[in-house]
Amino acid sequence: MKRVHGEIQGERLRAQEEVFALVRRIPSGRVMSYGQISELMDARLSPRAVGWMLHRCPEGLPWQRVVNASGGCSTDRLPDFPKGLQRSLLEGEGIEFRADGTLDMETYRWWPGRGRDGG
DNA sequence: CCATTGACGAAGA
DNA sequence: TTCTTCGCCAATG
Repeated sequence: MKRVHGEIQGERLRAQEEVFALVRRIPSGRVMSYGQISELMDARLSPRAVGWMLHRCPEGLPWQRVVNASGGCSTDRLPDFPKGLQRSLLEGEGIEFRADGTLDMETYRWWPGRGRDGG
């Protein structure tokens, strides 16, 4: 059964790459939520699992463009992570935050496949 | 293998 | 509307 285990690992790896591929497609100045990515993957990964995959994100991946469903920066919850980094990166892309520290998902949420950001 | 911990999210109080 | 509970899946001890 160890071979099965290997196949499972391969599947996880594939799911991981799929997450990365989606994140790479997010245009500058736009965002997707963890749950959105989960949904696009046909829920093969839960939103939590998506977050975990991003924990292992390769260098150069625009990870800052993934926020929680409320439009908040979940990275600020991590103990060993620079506070406010995600927000500054997004602000550098032209995104404006509200007083409560969240961004407007109605405005900035991006869906792949449409080729346009219309919104 | 079981318990605990997360870059989550929807539902209930 | 804010806070808590619970389900979710992967990783770690």
